[in-house]
Amino acid sequence: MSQKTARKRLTREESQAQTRERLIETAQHLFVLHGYGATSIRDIADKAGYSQGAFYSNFSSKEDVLLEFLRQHMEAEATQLSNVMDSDERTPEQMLAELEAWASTLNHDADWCMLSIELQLHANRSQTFAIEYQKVWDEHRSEIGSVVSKLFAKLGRTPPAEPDELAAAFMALTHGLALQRVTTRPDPSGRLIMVFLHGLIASAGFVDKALPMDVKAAHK
Amino acid sequence: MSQKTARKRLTREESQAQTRERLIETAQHLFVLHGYGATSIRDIADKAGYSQGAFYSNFSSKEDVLLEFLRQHMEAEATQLSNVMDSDERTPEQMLAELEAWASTLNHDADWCMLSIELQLHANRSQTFAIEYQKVWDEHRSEIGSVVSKLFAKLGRTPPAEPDELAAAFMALTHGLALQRVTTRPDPSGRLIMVFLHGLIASAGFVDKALPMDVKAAHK
Amino acid sequence: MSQKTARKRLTREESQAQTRERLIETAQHLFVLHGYGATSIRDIADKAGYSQGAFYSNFSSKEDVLLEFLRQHMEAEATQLSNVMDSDERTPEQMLAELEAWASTLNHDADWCMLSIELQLHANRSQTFAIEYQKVWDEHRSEIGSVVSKLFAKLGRTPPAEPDELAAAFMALTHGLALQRVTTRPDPSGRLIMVFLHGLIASAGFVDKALPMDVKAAHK
Amino acid sequence: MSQKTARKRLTREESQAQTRERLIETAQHLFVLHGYGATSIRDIADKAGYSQGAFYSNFSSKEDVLLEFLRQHMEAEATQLSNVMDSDERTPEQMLAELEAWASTLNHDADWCMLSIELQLHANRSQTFAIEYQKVWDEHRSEIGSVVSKLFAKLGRTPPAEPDELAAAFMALTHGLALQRVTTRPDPSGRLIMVFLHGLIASAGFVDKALPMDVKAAHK
DNA sequence: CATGAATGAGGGTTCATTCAT
DNA sequence: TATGAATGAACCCTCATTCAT
Repeated sequence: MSQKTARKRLTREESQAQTRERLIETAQHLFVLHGYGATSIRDIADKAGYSQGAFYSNFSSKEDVLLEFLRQHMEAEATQLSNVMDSDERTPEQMLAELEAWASTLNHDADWCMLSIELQLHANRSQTFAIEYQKVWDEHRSEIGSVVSKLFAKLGRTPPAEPDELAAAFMALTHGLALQRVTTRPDPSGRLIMVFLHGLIASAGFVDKALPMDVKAAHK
Repeated sequence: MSQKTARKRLTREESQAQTRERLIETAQHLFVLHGYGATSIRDIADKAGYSQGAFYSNFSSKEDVLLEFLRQHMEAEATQLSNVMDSDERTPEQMLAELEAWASTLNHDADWCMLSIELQLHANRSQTFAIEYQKVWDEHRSEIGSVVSKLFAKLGRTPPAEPDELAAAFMALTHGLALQRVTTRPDPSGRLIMVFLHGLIASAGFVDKALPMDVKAAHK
Repeated sequence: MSQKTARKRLTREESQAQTRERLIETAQHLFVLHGYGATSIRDIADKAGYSQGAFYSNFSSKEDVLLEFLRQHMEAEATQLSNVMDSDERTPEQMLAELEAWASTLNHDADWCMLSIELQLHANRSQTFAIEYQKVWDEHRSEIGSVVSKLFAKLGRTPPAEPDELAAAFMALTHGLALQRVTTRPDPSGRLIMVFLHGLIASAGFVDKALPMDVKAAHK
Repeated sequence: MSQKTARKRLTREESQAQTRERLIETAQHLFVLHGYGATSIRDIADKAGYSQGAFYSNFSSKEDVLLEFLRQHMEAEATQLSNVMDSDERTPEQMLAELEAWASTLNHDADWCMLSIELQLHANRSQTFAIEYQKVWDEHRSEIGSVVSKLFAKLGRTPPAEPDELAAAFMALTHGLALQRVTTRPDPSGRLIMVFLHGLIASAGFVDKALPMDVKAAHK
C-alpha cells in the first residue's frame, strides 16, 4: 500500500487495469454479438487472451462485467449528452439541429442499443442487477428529460407529458427501432425519431409568459 | 389413455394434436415467465406433463416451438386488429378511441411484449429463424400500417412519414416502453402512445392550423 | 406405466437399475479409497463407464449417492445383526461367541468403517444430510443396543450404562480403531472390543430376580 | 509495519515468525470449523490478514500447515498429559479422579477431536503425511500407554491387554464418540469413557473378586 | 407416437499454485 | 519477504439432443 518504487507499482497496476479493460471490451463485444445469455465467461476470457481465472480475479461474476459495462456506458452517454445539455444560449433551431444530429448517431449505434435492451431484459430477471441498473437508468432518463424540458421551454410551449416520461419514450422508441433493424431495409430510426419529436412540438400548447419559469423551476 | 377401440386413429390424431397444443401453451407460458434462453425443454415437457421425447416428436428443436408460437402470435394479433381495421364506416374520433383502447390493452400485455422482444433478439442471431420471423413481422407491420393510413385519410391529412414506418415506430415504442416497466412506477405506456399519436396528427396536413412557422422551418 | 411387452419393459428398467447399481458401487469404492470430498462425480462416472449426465439421471447430487449408499449400508447391517438379535434361546456363552465373531468381522471391514466415518463427518457439515443420517444412525444404534441389553439380561447383570449408549460406544470404538489402522501393525480391533466388553460385564452388578423382566419390558 | 530502524533484522525475523504463527492459528481455526478439505488457502490467508503469497512464503503447501499444526497439537497434548504422567506419588484413586477430569475435558474439545479425525483420514490417503503423522501418533500413544500402565501397577492388577493398545483404544473411543456428537443429545463421552475404564479395572487382576466363573470361561 | 436414460459438450465457479513485481 | 494477478485444471451441474425400447 506504500511505494517501493513508484514506477514498478504503477506498472503492475497498469497491467491489471489493462487486463480488466480488455476483458470488459471483449465482453461488450461478445454480449452485443451473441447476447448476454449466449456469451460464456470462457468465451470472454479466451477471446481476450486470458484464462477464466483471470476473469474471476477482476470480476466476481458474469453479471459483474455487465454492471461494469453499464457504468462505462453511463459515463459515455453523459458526456455525449452534455453537448446538447449545455445549450442555454442556443436558439430552439440550434437545439433541434443538435438533437437531429444526435438521433442520427443512433443509427450507427444499434449494437449499443441491442446491448441496452439486453441490460433491461436482464434487469427484469435479476433482482440484484435490477437495483444497480435502475440507478443508472433513472439518472440517464432525467438527463434526457432535462434536454426535452429545455427545448420546450425555449419554444415557449408546454410539453404534452412529463419531460422525463417523454425522454423515456424517446429512448423506448430508439431501442425498439434498433431491434427492428434488418439488413434488407435502410434504417429509418433517426428520421422517425425526429418526426415524432416534431409531432410532439406541433401538438404542444403555447404557454403564457409565466410558465417558462415554472417549467424551469420544476426541472430544477 | 383410455380407448383402444375402432375410433383409435382419430383419437390418436386428436391426442397428438392435444399434446402439441399443450406443449406450445406451456412453452409460451415459460418463455414469457423466464425468457427463451432460460427455459429448458425439460422444463416445458415436465410442466406440460410429457416426456422430453414427446417434445421431440412434435418439434424438431427449441427454435421450432418458438416459430410455432410466433405463428399463433401472428394469428392472435391479426384477429385483435381486425376490429380496428374494419373501420370504414367509423368517424376518425371513433377510430382514435379504439386505438386508445387498443393501446391501453398493451399495458396489460407487457409479458407478451417481452417475448416479442426476445423473438426479435433471437431473429438477430439466428438466420433460419430470422427468415420466418421477417415474414410474420412484415405482415403485421403492414396491417397496422393500413390502420394508420386509414386514420390519416379519414382526417384528411397527410401522414408525416410512410404509414408502414409509422406503424413500425409505434410498435417499437410499445416494445421499448414494455421493456422499461418496473414495479416501482406506474406504467405510462398507453398514455404516451396516444400522446405521440396526437402529436403526429397535429403535425400532419393542415399546417396553418397546428404547425408554427419556426418549427416548420427547422423541419427542412 | 402399463405393459407393452413385459420383457422389454423389464429390460429397460433392469438396465437402469444396473446403471444405478454400478454407479453406487463405484462411488462406494472411490469414497472409501479417496474420501468423499476427494471423489468427484467425474471420477465416479468415468470409472463406472458412464457419462456425468448418467450420474445426474440417477442421483440429484453427490450427497444423494452418499444417502443411497447409507440406505444400503443400513439394510446390510440390519441383516447381519439379525443373527445375533434372534438369540432368545441361546446361552450367554453362545451370544458372546457370536459377538466375538461379529467383532472379528469388523477387522475385514475397515473400509466400511472409514466410509462410515466420512458419513458422520459429512453429517456434521451438511444439514440436509444430517437429518437423513440421524434416522439411520439412531435405528442402527438401538438395534445394537438391544443386543447389548439382551446379553446383560441373560447374564443376570445390570448394564453399567444405558444399552443404547453402550452400543454407541462400541461403534465409536470400532470406528476409532479402524481409523488408527496402519499397515505396519496388525489390527487388534476385534480383540480389543472383546476386552472392553468383558470389562463391562465384569464391572456390572448382579440384578435381583425381578429385574430381568423390567429390562426386557423397558426394551420393548 | 512500523519500524525500519537498525533493529530491522530482528524485527523482520519476529514479524515473519508472527506471520507464520498467525497463519497456523487461522488455519487451525478454519480446519476445525469447516474441515481440511473445505478450507482454502485463500480463506486462511484472507482471514489471517495476509496474501496468498505470504502463505507460500511460510509453507510449501496446504499439507505443510497441517503438519505444522500436528506438531503443535502434539506439544499441547504432551503438556496436558504430563500432569497425569507425573503421578508417582499419587494414590490410584487420585489418578482415576484425574483421568476422569481429563476425560470430561474431552467433552469440551470435540472440535479438536474432529480435526484429529481429519488428520487420521488424511494420513490414510497421503503417504508423505502418513509418515510424519505416525511419528507423532506413536509418541502420543505410548505416553497415554504409560499412564495406563502406571495406573494398573498402582492397583496391583494386570492390564487385560498391552497398555499401548489400551491407550489407543481409549483414544479411538474418544474420537469415535466425538464423531457421534449431535446437538440433539447431551454428549455422554466423558462418562462412557470412565465406565469403560472401570470395566477394564474390574476385569483385571484379582479374578476371585470381580470376575464370575462363567464369564471367565467364555473369555478363553 | 411417446418414453426417459444416457450422452457429450458446455455452463459458471473455485482453487492450489506460480511468478513478476 | 510479501504481494496478488494470473494460471490451468478441476469442480458440480445443466442442457439440447439421441435412441433403444
